Amino acid sequence: MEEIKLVLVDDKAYNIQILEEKLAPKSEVNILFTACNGADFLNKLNVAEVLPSIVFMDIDMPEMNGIEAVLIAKSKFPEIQFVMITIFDDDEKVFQAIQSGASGYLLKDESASNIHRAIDDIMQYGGAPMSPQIARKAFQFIQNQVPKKQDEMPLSAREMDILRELAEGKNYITIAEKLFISPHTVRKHMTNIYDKLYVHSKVEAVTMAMNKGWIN
Amino acid sequence: MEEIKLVLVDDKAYNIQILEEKLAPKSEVNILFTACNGADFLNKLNVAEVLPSIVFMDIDMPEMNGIEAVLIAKSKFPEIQFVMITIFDDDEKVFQAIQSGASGYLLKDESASNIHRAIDDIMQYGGAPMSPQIARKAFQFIQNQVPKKQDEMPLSAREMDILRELAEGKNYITIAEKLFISPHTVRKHMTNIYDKLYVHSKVEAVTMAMNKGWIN
DNA sequence: TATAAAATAATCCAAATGCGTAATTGCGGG
DNA sequence: CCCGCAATTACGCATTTGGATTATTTTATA
Repeated sequence: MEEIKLVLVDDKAYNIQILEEKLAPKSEVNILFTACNGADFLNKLNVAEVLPSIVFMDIDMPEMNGIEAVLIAKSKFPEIQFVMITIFDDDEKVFQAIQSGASGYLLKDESASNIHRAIDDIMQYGGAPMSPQIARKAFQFIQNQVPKKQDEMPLSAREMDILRELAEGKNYITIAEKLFISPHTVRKHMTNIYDKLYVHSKVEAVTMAMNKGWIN
Repeated sequence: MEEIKLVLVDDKAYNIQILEEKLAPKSEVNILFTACNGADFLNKLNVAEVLPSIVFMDIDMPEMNGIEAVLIAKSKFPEIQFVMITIFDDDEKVFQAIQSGASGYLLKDESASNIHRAIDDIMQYGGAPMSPQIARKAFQFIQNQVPKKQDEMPLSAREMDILRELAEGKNYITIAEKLFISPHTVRKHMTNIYDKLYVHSKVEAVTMAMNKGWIN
């Protein structure tokens, strides 16, 4: 089985030790090095002759916290996968971590088998290991996006065609060519759109359509 | 251990059978009933004397698909947890399912132990069971949500003032009056904005500014 | 304080736009 | 079959806008 190169980052030696013990049974794991905070990690990473596949990263650390460290490291070495391992499960920290580029988010009391599973998730399935509580937050986050029940879109399919082209910044002539109709027709459609939306310009029509979610 | 009341929904009897076999070893599981599509499920749910705790729901079914079924059932019985079990892992279906109110999303070839784990995730941790591939999509979705503060906003403060007014749909004269400057100045600012953004129209400037998150 | 950058202002021209009016075509429901 | 409706095509006119150019004043900053 292929070797899996790991790095552990935590400011408390105790936590590192716990993790090492949990990882010990997994024979293919090779811990390249450990670090005690974000700055320490970045320093060691820059002089490392071999890059880790996965980094287990604590969040709350002195000098530089794990989220900043991931943000910086990920931009330089995007192929490294980061798994946050921390006691924080408040929404703010979780989403900051995810958006910084983390590939997974486990809570600190995960069992050894879950840690092993997390590694397999990443290495084999290209997955994103999460504790169930974190997964729930992720789902709720997604469910809360785009909940705005859009009020009735009053435009015809053809008018939407015009509007979409319009939003691309095209002018009437270009739109006409794209849709195989006369520029006059495009202009007439526009006046119809204006009438329906109670607006009087292209910018107003497009911004309204974007705000209502009719076009991306 | 407390009894866990399940319902299975799939149009292919074969899949139901597979699931039942995977669930059989878990003694506390009690399968209330099964259904062969969304409409069938809703009918049976409405006459059921006991509500299920968890519903395993296929997505692609005749009559009514699983996403619609969840959307309707969840609004009437929000305490029921739905886990989608399907072969689809395309983004569109996944996010539709999540936003319809699903609590989990597993791909069809999950092992028996993963199914059991999914049930425990929901019942014990209030979690959201996901296949690794789905978890990855969820992470990517969240990572894409917040504006990439990537490219520097190249416009001056004054140019942003003009751009904001522009996005309201105002014309140059109106903007000039609002900002107490000459219409000529507004137009000069506009050409500067166009030069900086490499665009050639009001619509393009405004849509770019919106997409980059410079204006809401 | 020198000097660069931004903001202000103006003019000319050609192109694009908004607005009103009107005629034609195609298609589905009464 | 005719009606109504949406889509389409068309023209004219006044206004707005985009592009190029020049110039003065204000602000920032090295």
